[in-house]
Amino acid sequence: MARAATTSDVFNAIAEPQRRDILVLLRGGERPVTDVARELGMTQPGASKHLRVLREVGLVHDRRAGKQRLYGLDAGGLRPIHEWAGGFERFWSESFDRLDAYVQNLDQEGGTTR
Amino acid sequence: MARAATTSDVFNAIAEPQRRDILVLLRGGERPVTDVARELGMTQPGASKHLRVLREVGLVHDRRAGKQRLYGLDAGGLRPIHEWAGGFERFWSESFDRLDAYVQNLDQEGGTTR
DNA sequence: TTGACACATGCTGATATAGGAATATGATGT
DNA sequence: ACATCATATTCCTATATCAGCATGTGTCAA
Repeated sequence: MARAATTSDVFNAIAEPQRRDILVLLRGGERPVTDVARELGMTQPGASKHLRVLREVGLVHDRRAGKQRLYGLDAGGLRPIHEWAGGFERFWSESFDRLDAYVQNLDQEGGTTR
Repeated sequence: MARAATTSDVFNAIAEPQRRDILVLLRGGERPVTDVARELGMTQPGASKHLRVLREVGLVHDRRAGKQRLYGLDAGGLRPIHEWAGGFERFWSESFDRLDAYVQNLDQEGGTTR
């Protein structure tokens, strides 16, 4: 098997830099596809495809507005990522270096360190 | 071009579920490759390969211990991800629904609301 | 209906990836 | 030097991308 499907997996969806750029852009509000493409320097089909992936994992939603189709942010899908990474916070927040990590390991495994 | 290289890109490195599992496992302290493989139900070469990717993006470090090679967490590399996702926090923390997002968009683009 | 505009989809090619099996490398003890 | 255990690497295959280009679909206006 190759890599996991980009659709149906938020982690994979945001692995692509251009898709992250799109999400950041959409923080400024809804945009039609053409705007996304122009502002990020990608082709229209390119923007469409990335937006499709983002929609399929629930990170954006679309809404018709006349000839255009406005894409907007559904940031809730990023919450699991924030929380997952946050689960490692205590491992970096106390200026952990390798020795500290080692000591903490002993504390946790061995037990009797005070 | 296909997808960006998994190495040299933390976002891609953690796009693989098994690699995320490895990181979570390593929160419990350093482990030799065999332990990682056994505890996560993967083959030894498989574990080695994933650990290599994680090492190349700086998420884990390795240390020789006799015959074994202990891998430990370098969680600092996850910080950019936490912060990037955190940049969207205000878009989900206030129970945003699409209407709210739409109104906010008007506020920001149009200007004269109120 | 026809044209114009906005967007989506289909196709192709180049590349990257993950997994499996076999094998190479490395360190240890005898 | 040799056998053994622990890890790393290589080769191979099937698959999943991503980008570019051409074309299809949908909407609006005249």
